[in-house]
Amino acid sequence: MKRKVTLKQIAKELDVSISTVSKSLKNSLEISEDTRQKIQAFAKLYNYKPNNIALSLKNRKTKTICIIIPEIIHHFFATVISGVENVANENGYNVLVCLSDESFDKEVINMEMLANGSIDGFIMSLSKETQQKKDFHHIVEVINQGMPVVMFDRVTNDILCDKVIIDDNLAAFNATQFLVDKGFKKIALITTVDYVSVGKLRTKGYIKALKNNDINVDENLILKIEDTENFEALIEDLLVNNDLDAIFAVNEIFAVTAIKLARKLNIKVPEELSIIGFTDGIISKYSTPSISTVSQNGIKMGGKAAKMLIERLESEDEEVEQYSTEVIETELIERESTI
Amino acid sequence: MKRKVTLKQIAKELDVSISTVSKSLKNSLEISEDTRQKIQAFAKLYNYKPNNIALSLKNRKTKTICIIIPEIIHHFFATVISGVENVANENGYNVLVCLSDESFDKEVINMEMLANGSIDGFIMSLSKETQQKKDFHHIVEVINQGMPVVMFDRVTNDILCDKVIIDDNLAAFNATQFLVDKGFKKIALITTVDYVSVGKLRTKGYIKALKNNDINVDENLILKIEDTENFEALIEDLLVNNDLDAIFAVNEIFAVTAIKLARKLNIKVPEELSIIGFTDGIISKYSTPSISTVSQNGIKMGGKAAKMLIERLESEDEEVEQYSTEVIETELIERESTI
DNA sequence: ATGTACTTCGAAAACGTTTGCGTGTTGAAA
DNA sequence: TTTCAACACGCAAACGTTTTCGAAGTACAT
Repeated sequence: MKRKVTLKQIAKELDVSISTVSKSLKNSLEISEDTRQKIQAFAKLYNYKPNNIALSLKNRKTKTICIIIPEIIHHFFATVISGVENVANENGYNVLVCLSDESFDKEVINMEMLANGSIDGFIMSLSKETQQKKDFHHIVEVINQGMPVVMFDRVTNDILCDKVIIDDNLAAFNATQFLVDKGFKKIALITTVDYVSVGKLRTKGYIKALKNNDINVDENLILKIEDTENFEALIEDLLVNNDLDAIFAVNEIFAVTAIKLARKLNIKVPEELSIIGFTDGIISKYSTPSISTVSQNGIKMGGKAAKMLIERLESEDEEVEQYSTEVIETELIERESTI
Repeated sequence: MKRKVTLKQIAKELDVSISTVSKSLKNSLEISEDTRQKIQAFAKLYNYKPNNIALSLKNRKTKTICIIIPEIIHHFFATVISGVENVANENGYNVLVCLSDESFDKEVINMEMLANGSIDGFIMSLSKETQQKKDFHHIVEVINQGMPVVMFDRVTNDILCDKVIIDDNLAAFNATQFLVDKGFKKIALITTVDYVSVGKLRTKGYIKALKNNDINVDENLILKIEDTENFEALIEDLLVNNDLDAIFAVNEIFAVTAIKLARKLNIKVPEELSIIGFTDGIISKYSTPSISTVSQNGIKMGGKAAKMLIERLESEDEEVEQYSTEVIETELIERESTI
């Protein structure tokens, strides 16, 4: 087990100075052809690789970006990571993954731990708790220190930075309109509590679509679910107590659960009940019937976020430019759960 | 936007030496109560945090571990990351995630890029291509440099290092035995090609169980699937051409696809056909019928791997100890896809 | 012999820490 | 008055790089 070889060791071995070794390895013309070759050969022999930490210290940049997400188990976030990883790697960056577990404290701790030179910038999606508390001081601080932050999906207007989102409102509007166009009147919404930014926006889109078509918005058909609740019972009640035509669910789990319960209650999907979900995950694809859904392209989102971050990192004319918000287009994927 | 404050700046501002500042912040008794307080107050005011990169350089350790996985989209790997993250964080480590995309080259590049002091150790699961080529030089090199490596799930006997696995053979044996106990004779196996280590082991377990019960092993009932193939057609053929009692599939996708095709062919699951999958993922849970499966506890695996790595990192008496292989127990979860 | 110009290399600073050791200043004991 | 701890602090090296600048050495022309 041989320790990694350093410039100093090579210099000593070959009886030259450290600077000569460094320059030789960078093919500097300052050094004679002869010594250059000799040093390069020696370096290759001993498999010299510059120490990244030393470089980071010297250059004051680490070529590492951190992505903070609420949970990695969610397929959507996994695809985002994948997208980030792709373009980060293409540009010579590494990706540090941090999980907030939907906890405000973990989010804060993670950011504070890393804002000390460990990384060059953040890509993040807010935890539920953070969205609820509306406390963003940790993010502001990081930005004030000159470290760029790109937010995606779960963002907030209270922070000025680059963002990449989908138009949740429009996507929900379109999904609902799609159901209306099928002739459905009694369309239920299964959504999250309002403090989850995307849930709120999707609810707005749903309502707007109904109003647009002169359909009465029945509060009984809107089910807002807290994560902690036993939502199966709630959905079952919704199905039992209303003779629904269709359901729009703001995520996969709600959609697939609705299907399961419909089957249990002997309601045929899609013949008697159409269902549209959100997020084109693995559940929607493999469910029976497979679920029509609004596809959020996580890979694209992650890729875009990484691109924005890296561009900001590598633009010399610092912060001259304004922040921008990119909107990734969504798509309605028709499968078997809608007529 | 104020740059991060350094020891040097504090020293200058307060007209003391850098070492005095450093010692004060560490509450060294060498420094008088007075100056200590003054410096600490000043440091807190300016929100001083030691630069991690400088510390890494000095201490020759980064408190960062890297996990290399073939794909993050697979639910199982996502859970492993989650497990790694948990115990890493508890111990003050950060987690760098690298994706090999099942490619040998990407695996090599990732390892070489990071083996230069950027991280303290690796946790990894081999890419398919690496398993096929049986070329592990990159891993050997890293280990020879004194950097610990822990392999999980897709491991190889060709490398000496800590490992954490499940007993794929036994788990498959048990799953098959479970089906035999139900009185089934015609039990098909849907598996991967043999170079995927876990696929091969699971196949062995299946065969052993059949032989143990004096059931003829019919090669026609063993479907080995290459990833690139259009496996739907193959599974459909399997269902059409054989009057099966049960199927054991080595992953979720194969299992759920079998269910889908059975429904299409009007074969009732589980009444006419029982199906057992592998990996307790989200698909198995939300499929209709939900899928009985062999659960691999990814969180536990990841946690164990991280624990082993960190323990090795922090044991002073370097490499005195032997390498060990931990086996995580599996569990057969009965759901609706089996009678 | 002197001056000029070019080639080839090394010293040193810098990035931000930590820490062993040396040094100067006190106050008290001898 | 001298001596000696104890105290409080600074110097400098070290981690591994890169890069500027200056210093030798050589070659050539004057």
